[in-house]
Amino acid sequence: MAPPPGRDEQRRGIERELKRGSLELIVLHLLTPGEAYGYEIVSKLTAETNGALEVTDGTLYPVLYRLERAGFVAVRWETPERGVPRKYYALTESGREELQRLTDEWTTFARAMARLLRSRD
Amino acid sequence: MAPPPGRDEQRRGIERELKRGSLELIVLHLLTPGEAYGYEIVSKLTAETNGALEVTDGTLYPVLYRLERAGFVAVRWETPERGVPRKYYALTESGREELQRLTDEWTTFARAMARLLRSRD
DNA sequence: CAAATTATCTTGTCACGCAAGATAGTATAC
DNA sequence: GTATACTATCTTGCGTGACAAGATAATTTG
Repeated sequence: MAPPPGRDEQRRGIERELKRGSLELIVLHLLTPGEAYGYEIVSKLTAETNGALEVTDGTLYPVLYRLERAGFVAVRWETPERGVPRKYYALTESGREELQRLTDEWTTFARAMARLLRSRD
Repeated sequence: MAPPPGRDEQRRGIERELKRGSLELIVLHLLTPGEAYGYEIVSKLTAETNGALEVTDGTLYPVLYRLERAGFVAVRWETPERGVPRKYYALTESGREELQRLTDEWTTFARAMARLLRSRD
């Protein structure tokens, strides 16, 4: 028997929607200190936000691919003598600009929301 | 000839994604002062946020329907002696609870984002 | 009467988060 | 030596939701 849907799934569904359009910004931001590989980003994000902005690899890899395709990140494979090969991502100049743009956009949106929710109308 | 895609559409696309999961919250909040009808909500929202959180009716009506279906709003038709009939929406008790829940959820998310973006890592 | 305005609803499209599964190498334990 | 767990990547398919576009209808204004 499958467990009933319940509150949790609905709640998770909302978080899911809230992340929409923010993930590219999040990933670009996480690359500002320097290059990183996918698996690393997943753990970094979970750790740094105490799980509030957690993502799975099934979510992250498509994001990274979009960013690469758009020229916002540059890719470098590294095959260590022992261990699984890693794909390192680094911000490009264009990526840095995009990061700025997305940050502004997000801030504008968040401010508008905050102002609205504060209002008694 | 159709105009090329261009920056504007991408940019609009991001706003679009950012609204995801926030619209129900927005609408519920706009109903706190009292009942309102769909068309009214559209203009109200555009006016109060200077277009930052603008929605079209094609977006709003499905949201209202979802809220009605979930029991978060109660519906009342009003047919004035002259003019098009209006469908008035009002918060239910359950809707008020949902509003609180969504507000908390949004705040948590926005705080996590703000904290992350502030960090230099 | 034509055009604009108020008001609602429906259909179809596209993007994206993510669960689930595939693949593969390394390390630990039994 | 084989099972189990961890590191690391990628792919497929599903469901959801914003919104453009179009339909409908009554009223107002030019």
